[in-house]
Amino acid sequence: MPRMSEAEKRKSHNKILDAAAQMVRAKGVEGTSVSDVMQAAGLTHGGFYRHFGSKDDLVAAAFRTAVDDVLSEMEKATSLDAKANARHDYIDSYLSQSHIDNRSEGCPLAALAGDLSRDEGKARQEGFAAVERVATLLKEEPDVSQGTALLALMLGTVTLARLAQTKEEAGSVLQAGRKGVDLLQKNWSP
Amino acid sequence: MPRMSEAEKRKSHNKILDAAAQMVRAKGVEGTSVSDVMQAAGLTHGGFYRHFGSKDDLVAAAFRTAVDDVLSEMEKATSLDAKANARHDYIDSYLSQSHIDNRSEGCPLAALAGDLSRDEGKARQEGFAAVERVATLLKEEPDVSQGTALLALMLGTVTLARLAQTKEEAGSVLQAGRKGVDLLQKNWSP
DNA sequence: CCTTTTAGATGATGATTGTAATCTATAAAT
DNA sequence: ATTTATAGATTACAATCATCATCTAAAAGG
Repeated sequence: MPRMSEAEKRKSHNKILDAAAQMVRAKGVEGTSVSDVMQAAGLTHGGFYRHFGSKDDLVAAAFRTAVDDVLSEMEKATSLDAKANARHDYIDSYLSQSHIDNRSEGCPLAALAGDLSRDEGKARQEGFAAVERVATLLKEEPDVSQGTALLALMLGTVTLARLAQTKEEAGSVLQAGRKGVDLLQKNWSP
Repeated sequence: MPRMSEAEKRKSHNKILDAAAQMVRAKGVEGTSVSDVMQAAGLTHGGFYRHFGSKDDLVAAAFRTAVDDVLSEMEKATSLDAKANARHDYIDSYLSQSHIDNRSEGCPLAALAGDLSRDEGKARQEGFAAVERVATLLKEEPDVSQGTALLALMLGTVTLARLAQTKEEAGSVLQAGRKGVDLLQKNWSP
């Protein structure tokens, strides 16, 4: 059957990336096997190394794909007003019950920061790059550190809410996080 | 050679727990193998199932051991004053560079919440129990939610700082988190 | 004292894994 | 048109893993 054209190779490449970006958020880095990803992409595992040098390479690339995906909406905004709206929407959906349930399409940092921090390779670098990128988008004050604190609080909130056993418990955690976010936004500079 | 006395069995049991409590924080749940733990405890892997019914059981018990360990200091305090001091010290050491470096003796939630949230068994229950326990100790206001928000922010801060590639980057993240904590403490009720 | 129970060692089992070799047919380069 | 490079399939590999079976010698229990 092979060989495929260059265009079709790129298509396969993207399918692998998309499958991995979902799977890795849902099941974690170690819970995701190369051959599961390939199968989800509609391929067999044999061709994997024509696309990526190692599993760590895949994880790093898939993580970046997930970040791009999740930030694309917010990065579209150009005017100050549109940016403020985008921030508002991002925070609302971040601190929502559906974000708690929907790991595979949610924030890749909330899903994977713990895993990546143990990684020694490219994936961890990609992780910190994402932190800076998100923090810069979230900040309202000139200081980036407000964005960093907001991200830390939101990520921590979602992480804790995902431990809850009931929707009610998760809801209380989300509410606490929401109140904290409001406070950090209103009181940062002074 | 075996069999050992009951007292010696308890000793072995505790050695296994302590080894697991460290290892699991350092290398994650999936990065920690039963036989590595047993070896670190000075035993061979064969006897493991005389102590725990499964790896998940071990992880849950080891997690609780780690939580007990980390909170023992703070739970000693009885007077209001001693409690306030203990909270202050806990937050200081939580948001320190040495906490970033010392995974294996640091906060088990910061090390494992991501892993546990994927778990379906006992370990995840243990995780949420720890959240409530820590939040209750951290709160200053009557409302528990302040403690929850503080924990979320501190855990998020440490998680992000552990992604940093340099001490300077980690330090900025810690500083941002610290400022956020101060703000949540001063401005919670109104 | 004699029987029963069992902690721990050794070794096996079956499953899963990341990675590599080989094959095939076709796209790209000459 | 002929050659060369290669995407993807099949199969193989060496490791690693959680769990189990068996053996042992000594502790518990009578």
